[in-house]
Amino acid sequence: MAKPNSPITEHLAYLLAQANREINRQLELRLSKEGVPVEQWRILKVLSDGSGHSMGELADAVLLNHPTLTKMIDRMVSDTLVYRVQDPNDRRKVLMFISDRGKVLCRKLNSLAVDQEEHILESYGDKSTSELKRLLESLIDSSN
Amino acid sequence: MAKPNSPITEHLAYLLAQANREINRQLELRLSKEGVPVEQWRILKVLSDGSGHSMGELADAVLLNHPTLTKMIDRMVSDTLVYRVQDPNDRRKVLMFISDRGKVLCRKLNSLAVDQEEHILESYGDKSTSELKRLLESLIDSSN
DNA sequence: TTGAAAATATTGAATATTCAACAATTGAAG
DNA sequence: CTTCAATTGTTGAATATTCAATATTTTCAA
Repeated sequence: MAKPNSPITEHLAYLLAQANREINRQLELRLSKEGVPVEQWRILKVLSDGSGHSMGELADAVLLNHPTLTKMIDRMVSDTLVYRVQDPNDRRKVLMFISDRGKVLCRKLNSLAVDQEEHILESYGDKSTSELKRLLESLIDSSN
Repeated sequence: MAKPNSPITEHLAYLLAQANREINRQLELRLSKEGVPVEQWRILKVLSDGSGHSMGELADAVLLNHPTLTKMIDRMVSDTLVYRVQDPNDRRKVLMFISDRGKVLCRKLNSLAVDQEEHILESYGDKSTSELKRLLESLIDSSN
């Protein structure tokens, strides 16, 4: 297994990249109905628990590095989807909150995303989907 | 399953993105020993079958869109890792070939990549790895 | 055969991301 | 306390990516 000359399509890294690209493309397509990039949906979804999240926390959660997140948040603040509050307990930190407008948008996006998951369930199957999720979670765990 | 309010960490799209990010980060780290980005390794690996590949073919195979590939190939031509030949049968096309220097580099990169796959096998397990690969392949198939 | 449509690759401008440096605040050792 | 290192977030310049437009060649129908 994993011989030096095996085709690239047998490498786990490649299969993950390919699957991710495809699924992400599909999701992108759905969310474009609301003109929102996937990363902004992730941000809204994380913030929709209502509590304040620091930029660092958020960057980890939504898989973006800090400067990219800062600039994306700038745009979302302009669009009044989220807002910044300085953390009173640690003034280095900024706490991000979702706005009412953000909540409304998030609900619409959720249903578009659920559409996609259902579409995957149909074509890929219930069993395979949950098994794949399980394996991915365990891979992520084992990589820390 | 896939309720509107389920946390983002339960979405397949998110799990794929997270796993891909992590595995890719690890691979990137290895390949940086030779100062080569993951995409260039993919290109070299595809071309290392020795036959000529058109830009379109290559773009699909290495998961890049056309303009990005063109510019990356420009760099690799400057580094004399690959070279362009106009396709004699269809002069719209350009056929890409790997150079001798490219082959030498590709061998080094392959062994770095195999290192990583072995590392994954150790920490994640033989069984899980092959099962995950199988499921990913089937997901990709079902998405076409 | 000709002319319009499709396929292929590249370019340049607009956009986005990243890297390194910075500013502000906190933590902690002396 | 004071000072120095660590943490947190942002900024600006450098880099990379993407979108739309372009050029070239081929295909194919009239």
